[in-house]
Amino acid sequence: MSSGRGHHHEPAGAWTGHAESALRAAGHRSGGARSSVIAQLAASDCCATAQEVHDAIRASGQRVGLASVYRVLDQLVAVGAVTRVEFGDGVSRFEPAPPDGSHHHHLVCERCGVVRPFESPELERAIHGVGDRERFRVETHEVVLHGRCPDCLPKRA
Amino acid sequence: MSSGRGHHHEPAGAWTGHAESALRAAGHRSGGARSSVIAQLAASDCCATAQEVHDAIRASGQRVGLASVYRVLDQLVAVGAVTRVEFGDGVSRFEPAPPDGSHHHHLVCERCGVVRPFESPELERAIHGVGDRERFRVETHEVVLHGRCPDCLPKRA
DNA sequence: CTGACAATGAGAATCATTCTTATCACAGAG
DNA sequence: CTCTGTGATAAGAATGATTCTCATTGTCAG
Repeated sequence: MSSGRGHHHEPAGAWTGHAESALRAAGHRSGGARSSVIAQLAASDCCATAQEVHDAIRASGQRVGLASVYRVLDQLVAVGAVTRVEFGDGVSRFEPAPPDGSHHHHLVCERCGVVRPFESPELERAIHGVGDRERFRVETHEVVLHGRCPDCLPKRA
Repeated sequence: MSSGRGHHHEPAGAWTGHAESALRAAGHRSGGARSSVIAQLAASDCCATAQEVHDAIRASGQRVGLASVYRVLDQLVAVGAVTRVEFGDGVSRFEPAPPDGSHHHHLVCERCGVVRPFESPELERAIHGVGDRERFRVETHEVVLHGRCPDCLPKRA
């Protein structure tokens, strides 16, 4: 599963470049910790915790401070190149945000812990409608569905 | 805003009784901390943090341990009498769950911090549809919209 | 009324995250 | 090319919410 080649329409390299130029545009300089974090995020196509990113970087032999991982992730979120996701377990997860502005939400299996992304134009439409009706300018939104994945459903027969 | 009388269809007392019998049915005994927490939750018609519940109880002169507040809140969530809400700021909030199963979600203003509940059958329908399509048995779901409330929108003219 | 066992409270322990601070590396001036 | 200012970095301390521990208290069944 680590091959990560192409069930997305854009190559992972595209996001890497996007992230780095976004940071540069925001006035940040480049550095070792930054490239490591960006490379690591690009490598995992699903969301990862700061701790996981840190561990993966250390595993690849690089020495990066945990605080630097958090700082870089915050900067990436601030420039919109990364999305912060929270599943309610007290840990933030991060995933690359496609430059085209598309986004998805997550299904979390309460039994096996698997996380699966999904998209739903209908859901997005409903959320947009709520914003209009409540006269709220909705800037971001989070939707997390908890339940049982197909593998963890008690199937009979 | 503390009068709290009746823009809901059911009296606060109804929920209090519901919560206590739900706990009893789950095999829990009653105690001082429990009644304090339930009473406090019933008093505030919007979501409150464990710390806020604790402070309010102490303010009323009762001596209740913070750990007990957390424990009782967990039990209430477990029996479905309370809903846990997370806005992504690292703090859990809790609010009474109506016995009739109805529920709402929240709009959070990023500027003034005000929280407003909303309901949207369309949104619920969309979520239900996602579960069907993904063959996921959705048991709970959380939706939080972040943005600007009407008061914090830059209005001109 | 009494025993068994859950509930409680105080503080310690844990865990993710943020802060502090000394050091480091790169960009531009000279 | 070398010097110097500024942002980046690493390590560990600090913070804050939540959970755990355990001695004690209170509840409820019999």
